[in-house]
Parts: sequence; structure tokens; C-alpha cells
Amino acid sequence: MIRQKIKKTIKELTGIEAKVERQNNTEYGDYSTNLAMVFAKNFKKNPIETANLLVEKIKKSDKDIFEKIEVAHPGFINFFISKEYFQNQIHEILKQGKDFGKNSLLKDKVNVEFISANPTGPLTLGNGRGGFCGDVLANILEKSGCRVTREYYINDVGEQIKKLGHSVIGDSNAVYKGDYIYQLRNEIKEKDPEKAGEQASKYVLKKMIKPTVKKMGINFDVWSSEKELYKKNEVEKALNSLLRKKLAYRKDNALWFKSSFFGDDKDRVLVKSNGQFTYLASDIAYLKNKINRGFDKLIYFWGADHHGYVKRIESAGRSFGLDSEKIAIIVMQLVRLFEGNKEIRMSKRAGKYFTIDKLIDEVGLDVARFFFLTKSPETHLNFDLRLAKEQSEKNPVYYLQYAYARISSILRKTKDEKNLSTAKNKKQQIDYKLLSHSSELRVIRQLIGFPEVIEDIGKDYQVQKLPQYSIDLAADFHRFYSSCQVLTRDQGLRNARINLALATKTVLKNSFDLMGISSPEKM
RNA sequence: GCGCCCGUAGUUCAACGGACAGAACAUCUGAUUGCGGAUCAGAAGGUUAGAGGUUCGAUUCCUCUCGGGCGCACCA
Repeated sequence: MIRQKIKKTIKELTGIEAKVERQNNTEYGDYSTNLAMVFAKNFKKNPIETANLLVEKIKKSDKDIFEKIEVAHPGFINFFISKEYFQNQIHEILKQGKDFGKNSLLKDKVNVEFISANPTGPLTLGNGRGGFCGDVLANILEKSGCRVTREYYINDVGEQIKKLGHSVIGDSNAVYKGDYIYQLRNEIKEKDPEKAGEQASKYVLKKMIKPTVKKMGINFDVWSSEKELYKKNEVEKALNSLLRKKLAYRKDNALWFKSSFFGDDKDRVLVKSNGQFTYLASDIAYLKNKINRGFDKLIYFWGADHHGYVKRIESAGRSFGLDSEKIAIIVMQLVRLFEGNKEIRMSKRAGKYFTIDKLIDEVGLDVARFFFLTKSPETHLNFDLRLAKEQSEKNPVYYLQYAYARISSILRKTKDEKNLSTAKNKKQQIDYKLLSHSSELRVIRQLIGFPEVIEDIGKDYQVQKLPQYSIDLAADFHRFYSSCQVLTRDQGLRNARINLALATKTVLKNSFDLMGISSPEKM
């Protein structure tokens, strides 16, 4: 990876971990760093002078990679990568194939928990959002060297299960509404609300949630049950552990967690004065359970309506020795549902919601996934039913897939030809120097960026960078396609371009796989 | 009342404190005897809600105001 190489060089020369970023504007080179300006701030040196000094040193050590290195006002250092370096990368990409983009920078055993919706009804749009993003982050972390467990936590005991039971029975305490409730009423004859609720939640999990999750293209490695935590006394053990650490105490007949010690607004109740455990108690037990299973990094995807619990769980994590970088809670903003200008307030209890199932049925899995993946978690997303269908037909996912299908079509035409050399180790036979058109170099430049995107997301969890990258790559390919003919008469050029197309196909495929969207040979 | 999040082109959304704020859709012009026109080239569209501040440099960080979402129980 070229960016790594630049960073390493700078580190060797200066001892500083510099920030090197990819440039979109080629006028400023392919990569640049603001190192000299940061340096100038700290040491009161002239940034231009500092930059010039550094450039002199780099030129001596790594001159073969760079065409030139420039210093620009007010102190940027811009790196221009040589054509030869770019051209040679095609061979590298084809050699790595499916593995291109992989790195081993992270080595953690990671638990990614997402969706975890209560088993009281179908999965809704909001669950879809967290679900897709969680799944894709898990994929990317795996690509970055982590051992990842995808996990769903089932809140299968407690008040909401009882309420589900009441709803199924249809007595005066009923709260949940919707067709599935009436369906359950026919299936379940149990009259005890708790037992009815238990049966109903099992049904919901098995017949509604799990099939939907499968339809979403998600495979959970572990389905964790809250009830099991109680059965195995893990809740009590966790609370005892807090007591031993003196992070829990008794007051007013209740047991409290000293979360304020870690910066929470106030302490929180673990066991109520009537002896009942709060949700926080089992959540803490669950966290402990994950730590006991040997995870050294915990990632949670939560809906924004749970943001008030972030501090609590972080506090719990720190109680058990997980410092803040080992526990990441990604808060996804809620999806609001509109019909035209009118907002439809979603509520499982009121029976008003839009299921992820229905969305996938209407627009297809690829569009559904891509729709959510392109948005950053902090976006307050408005989902307009009226526009959804219309926009789905114009979804950029087709733009990407079209590029893929186009390449496939070209490659099909070359299949029977003898001189085609797409094999992995025939570098000598293909003269990549022939690829000198600006659109060709631009594609290669973009291809090289793929591992960098993976690396970045592995660190900052900003999943939306991947679809963004894929769109850019597809655009670069489409531009190349329209300005250069791949299947030209010139045999050498033809072979080089075929391999460029093949490399592009490889990277597109790798990114599609990470995003969980399909790679159509034809459309 | 307190806390968290958001406010960017007509619309849906991007942008690690960096260089002229980018895409897509919609609007308008062009391009097919060349491998898939679900494409490409171009135009137009912005005081980044507003006001201050920090900085060589702010959409990004800080303060305040306005507007919106979501939380603030010994609920789940």
C-alpha cells in the first residue's frame, strides 16, 4: 500500500506519525500531508522551510515511487506517484484477487452486536438500518484481520414479554397491535399472560425475526438469550463482582451501580427495592458474559432512542477493565417515515410501522442495503414511502452493478480468444506501460485506494465510505470505457486493457461482497 | 427544565481541522457505423440555519440564538 509506504518513510525520517491523505484533485498530487504545518505550529518553524527540508530527505530515500514531490502554500507536501508504479499495481491486484483489500492491521477478537430488537414484533426500518451497517462493519473488520462474532441479543424475559402475552390474549392490558397479534391469538391458547408471552416471543423470533434476518442477507454467529443469563446466575455473579469492586452499593433497600464514578449523571439502580432486577442488571451481566468469552473489543449498534444508556454501558465496561477504545457504541439516528409531507409516527405498540421485510419485497435486497449503507449513522433519515419506489429505480447501486455487468460482457467476448492473457503470473507478457491514457491511470489510482478505504473504516467505523468509494470506482471505469476501447486491434494494448478491466471487476466484486450486494454478470 | 444528535444545491445525501464544499436525482445542452445509452461530456444550482470566538486555515472545534429529532423512572 502506497499510503502506508509514505507514512512509513516519514516516520523513519522524522519519527512522527503523519496524516497522509488521498487527494481527489490531481493538481495537488495523489497523496498529501499537512505534517509541516502541524510541525510548524508545535515548534514555531516556518512550514514551507520545514516541508522543503523533508522533501529533500524523502527524495533521496524513495525516489523510484514518486514522479515528483511538491511543496505548496501554506505548507502542504504533495506526492505525485509515478506512472510505472501505478501500472505495475494491476498485476498486484490480479495476483491477490479475492484477497485484495485485506490487511492484518487489527488482530482483535471482536464482538459486533446489532439489531437485538425485542422479540415482540416484526423488524422495522430502523432495525434494517442498524442491521445492514452492523453486518457490513463486521465484514470489514474481518477483512482487517479481526476475528469477528456477529451477535443478536434477545430480550426474552421481562415486562415487555408479559405485555406481549396480554396482547395475544387480548385482555385489558393489551398493548401491541398488528396482524401478527391476531394470528398469534389463533395459534396460542395459553391464558396465563407470562406463559402466553413466552410462547409468542418464541414464535416471533422463529417465524418472523429469523426469516427476516436471513432475507436481509445477515448471518448471526450467536443468538444470546437474556433468560439464559438469569438461568445461569450470571446476573447475580456480575452484580457480586461489582460489589467486590465497590462499584455497587445498597441504598433505600435497592442496589445501585456507581456509574457516576465514570462520568454518568447519577448512579443507577440494579436491583429495585422490591427485589426485581432492572434491565441494566442483565445488560451488565451480558457485557460481562462477552468479556468472559474472551472478546477484547465490543461494538454495539443502537438506535438513537437508547443514547441515554451509552454512558451506563461504558461505565459498566470500564468497571470490568475495558477502556474506552475497547468499547464502541454506534448510535444510529432514527428513521422517520413519511408519506409525502405527512409523517407517519412509527410504533410497534400502535401497530404502525414499516417492516424491513416489506421494503425488501418492494425494492429488492441490493437497493435496500445500499440505501442505508450510503448514509452516515448521524444522519436523521427521512424515509418517504412515495419517493421510495421512484428512487429505488434510480438507486446508485445499479450504476455500480452496471459497471460490473459491462466488464463481464467484455470479458465474455474475449473468452475464446487465444491471445488473452488474464492469468495471474504472466506479468511479462503484458505491457502495462501501454496504459497511459488519463482515464486509465485514473482507474488504477482508484483501484489502489481500495485497501486504504478498508483500513480507514476498520479504524473509524464510518461504513458509508465503502459505498462512496465504489461509486467513485464505477464512475472512473465508465469514463475509461467511453474514452478507450478495450477490445482494440492492437493486441498489446488490448491485453493490457482487458487486465485493467479484470482488475476493476475484482475490486468491484470485493467491495460488493463486503456490502452484501450481488454481482450480476448481466442485467 | 436538563442531556445527546441534527440543520449543507430544488430534493436525498457526502466531505480524517485543510487547498476552489462534492455526488446522485430533478432541470437544460450535446454524444451511439466503438466492446451494453441502466452510459458519457457539459451547463445551471451554495453567505454550509444565524451571530460571535479559537486557528496560518472552520461544514468540521468552542459559546450563544433559532429550528427539528430523541432521551431524561426503583419503565422496558
